[in-house]
Amino acid sequence: MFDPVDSQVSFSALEQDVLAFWREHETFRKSLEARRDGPQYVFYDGPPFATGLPHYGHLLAGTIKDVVPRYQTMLGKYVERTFGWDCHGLPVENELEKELGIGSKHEIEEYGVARFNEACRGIVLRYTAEWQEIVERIGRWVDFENGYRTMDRDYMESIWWVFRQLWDKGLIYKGHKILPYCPRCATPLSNFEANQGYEDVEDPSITARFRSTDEPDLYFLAWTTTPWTLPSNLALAVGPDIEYVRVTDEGADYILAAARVPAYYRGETPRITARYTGRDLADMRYEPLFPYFADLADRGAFRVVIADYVSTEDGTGIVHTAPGFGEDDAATARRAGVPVVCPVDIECRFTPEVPDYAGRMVKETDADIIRRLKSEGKLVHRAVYRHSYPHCWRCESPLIYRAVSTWFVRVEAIKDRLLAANAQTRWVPGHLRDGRFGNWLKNAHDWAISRNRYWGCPLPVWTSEDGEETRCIGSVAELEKLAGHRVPDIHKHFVDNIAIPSQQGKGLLRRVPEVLDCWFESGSMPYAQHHYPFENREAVEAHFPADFIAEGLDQTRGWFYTLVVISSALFDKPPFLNVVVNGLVLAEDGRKMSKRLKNYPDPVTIMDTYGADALRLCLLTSPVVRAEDLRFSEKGVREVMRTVIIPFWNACHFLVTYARVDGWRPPPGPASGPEAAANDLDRWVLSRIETTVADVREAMDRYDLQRAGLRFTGFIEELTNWYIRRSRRRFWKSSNDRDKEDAYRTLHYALVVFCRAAAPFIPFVTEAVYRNLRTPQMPESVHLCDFPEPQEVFRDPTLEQRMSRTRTAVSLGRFLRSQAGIRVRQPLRSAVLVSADRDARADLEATAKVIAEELNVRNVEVSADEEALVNLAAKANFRRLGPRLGRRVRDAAAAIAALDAAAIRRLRAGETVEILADSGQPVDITLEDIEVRREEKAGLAAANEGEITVALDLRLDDDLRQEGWAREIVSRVQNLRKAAGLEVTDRIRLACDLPTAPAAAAAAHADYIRRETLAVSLESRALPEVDPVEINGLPCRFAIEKV
RNA sequence: GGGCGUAUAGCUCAGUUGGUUAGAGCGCGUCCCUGAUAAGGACGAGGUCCCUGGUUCGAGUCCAGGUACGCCCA
Repeated sequence: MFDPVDSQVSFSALEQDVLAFWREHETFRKSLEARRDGPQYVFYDGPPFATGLPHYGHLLAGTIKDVVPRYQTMLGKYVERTFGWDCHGLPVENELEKELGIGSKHEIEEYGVARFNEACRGIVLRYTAEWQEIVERIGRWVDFENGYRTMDRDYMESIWWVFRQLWDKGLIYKGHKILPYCPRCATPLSNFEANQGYEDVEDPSITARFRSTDEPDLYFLAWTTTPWTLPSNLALAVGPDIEYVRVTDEGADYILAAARVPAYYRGETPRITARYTGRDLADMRYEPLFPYFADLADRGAFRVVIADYVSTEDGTGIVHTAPGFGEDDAATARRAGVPVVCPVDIECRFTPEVPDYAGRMVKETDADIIRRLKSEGKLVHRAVYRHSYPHCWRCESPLIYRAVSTWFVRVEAIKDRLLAANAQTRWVPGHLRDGRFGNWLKNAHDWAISRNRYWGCPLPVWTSEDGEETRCIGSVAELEKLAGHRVPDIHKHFVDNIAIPSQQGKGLLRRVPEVLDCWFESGSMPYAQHHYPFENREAVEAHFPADFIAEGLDQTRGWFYTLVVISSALFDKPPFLNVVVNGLVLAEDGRKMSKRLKNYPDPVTIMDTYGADALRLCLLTSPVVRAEDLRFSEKGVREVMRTVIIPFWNACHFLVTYARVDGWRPPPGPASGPEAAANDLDRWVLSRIETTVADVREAMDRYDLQRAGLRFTGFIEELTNWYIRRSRRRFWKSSNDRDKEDAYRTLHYALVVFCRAAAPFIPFVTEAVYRNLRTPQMPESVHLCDFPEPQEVFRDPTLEQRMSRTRTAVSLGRFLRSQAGIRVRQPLRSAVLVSADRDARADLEATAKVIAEELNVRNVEVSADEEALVNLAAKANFRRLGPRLGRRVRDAAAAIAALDAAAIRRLRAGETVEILADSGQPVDITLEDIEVRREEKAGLAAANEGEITVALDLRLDDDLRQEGWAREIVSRVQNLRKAAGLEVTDRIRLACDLPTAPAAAAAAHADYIRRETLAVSLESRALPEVDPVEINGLPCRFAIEKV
């Protein structure tokens, strides 16, 4: 016997019960065990930083990472799911610095690198408990116990191995690049990090004059928004084809771009004494603004050089060039043979090379430099310039572009291999593969992988003091051997003091100071999570690449990219075969979710109100699962609960309620559905569930989660609003005949199949329902079941069409009732269902009884004579005539529209009709060349949709009216029963106090009223104490009493 | 500045190989139904399918150019 089901259910409480069941019965572990011998389906989990709490983006990705493995598991695959933690990197260091109240590398080193790193280790996993809780709450099955952590020695050793592989392949080099550099974090950032932090800021904008060495009163005007780079100025760049002018002004001559004159001489007309192109100016020399590097004039500095990026959009058209502080500047200098200086230290303080400002933060010297230029007469203009400038994405310091010594992976050299690997990957949505991601690969630059920081995996490179001998270590064992002692941990503070004897007699090799970019660490995850190749060698090789990964669109430049780089470089393989990319979850107002603005509801509150199932399905059925943005709203979750979860639950409630009344239980063994069901409704809903299953499978196999998820809504609508509503009486009838048994078996089967098909999406409610409906022979959890195979034996497209026609007819009839203002409880004499189509007529005849009941008419007649009810008109079938007639189709369409009913009749009889198209040219057409349009004739209660027309006889007689009264009475009494809280099986004594007309009807239909209301007696007596209810405008009184 | 995407009803979104009356849900209004249902149904109002041009007999759909927004890159 099924357990009783409460129709008033708290889904949140239900989900907690399911979670407890899973915990107690170790259902996740069992689901893995059961598939141990199946083919392995490999999933990689991208590690999150645990420095913050999970938000909707994590919940979304987590749901996708759950639904696919659950589905694959149910297909019989063995799907390991291990959680990973990204432990290293600046976010952690920043967090700790904030806590310690320190803010520079200097202070960290004072604090002690060992202490600092150990403190990082101590805080990095502080939120894991909260993560685990919320990940479990949303129903995600993932192994936390064996989860990998990028700070574990085994993980880090694999990273060393990966690095060593790249090293051996010649893909690692040390170079200098101009990089965005955070002065506070004292580390270069990748370009994609820099781009995360563009903000509008105001900078000083100054124009300085550079005196020509050839003519004492001739100056070049150059503009900059970074005055602190002026001491490092070594060249002035001009555009080769830009027009420059010489302006004579108060005893001095200035050179600037012609196009910029109006900006500097607003409202004036300065005296122009010469014109040049940029080429004319090349190689002219000028005096340094500052003395510090004056000696470099002998080595090519302080010249005008040509650069094609110079524009005249702002400034003077002459670009101040400091080769140590700009990528363009560096390239121009290299081409022109200008040297490079970079007189700032790792914290962006001036070095003693610039004695006047040595030790000061470069940005903070702007004002002093401006003041000095002014006092020396070198400043011609100053203003404030508002522009977009990159900031550190963590600490928000304005970045500085400067030359930094950095280790690189030669990505450009292996670009073709990246593209080849990517071509073997399925992306969802598909356009990402060759679009955004493919383009990113095509434009890939060498990847800067080192960071001048502390809490990270150290670069395994040791060098001699002169830098000529370098040695890359690929394993802990190798290091231990060279060091001569055990190395229990390979973090920076453990390995920095290990010196390795030189093989070239250069004394001791010391480790380079840098640590690896944490993206390098997460990109090594396929190998490092299994400590490859030191352990699990065969397993990793046999199960590489992953079948599936899923992350957000932001990972295009992050994890997706680093995975592809490393796996292409190492194995010439793609790291994953299928990737589902989710978009951004925005707040309802379309802005980013912001804790500060509180513009979104807390996820846990949402789950406690509507259930995790509703949240999951809401996310999964939105376009956010194919990389589009989602404006998340609570309404969406509520709607999923209302349209899917609740009706599904109620369907179960319905079955259980009546099964308990009847003592029905499913036959032992797997749920199988009735054999050769006789009732169309049963066969129809069986066909629909199988069609649904087939559609869901097909969509899931394409990783189209949205389409798969949307299929459930439609099925639930059909199940509840047609199958169950139409079948209600079949369960209600008290005798246990064959039809009733079939109904039970059908509904039971449909619900069980639905549970299995929807389990990956809504794992809680399907589990709860399944657990109640299962037979002892079925697995104890729906998640231990196989995903349903569509049972072809149940599929019946003909029947599906018949039911669709039936529902059309019913809907038309109801429309007619509502037009006439006659409620459905009032029986009508007859309905006429008309179609010229023989199959349609056959279908309608077959379901005439259903239609009669739905429309509450005593008699249904099916007829072929459309023209009694509608006027026929013809319209061209463009799909057919277009290709055949080309431009003549317009005339033909007009001729077809003019066809009369007689011509349409002839076409329908199979004849060919000649029409005149294109200035009288005859064209033969047949029935297939037209679409028949129907318009209801005026004055008839008729309605048409497509090939089906319905007419109602709206005339009432006393007999019909009396039955109408009887139905109203039953309805009111049922309401009373419900209001009195009676069980569906309780018997009552019924008393009525009615005006004449309803009283007569009650007498005439007493049996019917008693039967419907389970009344053992029906008496008519005065009920003055009862409040009357109004029926058709008359006051009626009822009293019921439970027997 | 470049790349990729998005643009369809008040809102959230469907819309097949191009076929001539563009759909659903929510919300709104009117009516109805209800002994599974925190429900359900019918009808109605609500559309410049972002704009302009092109291809075509025919464009929401294909092409080109543009606009707006988002993400990424420079």
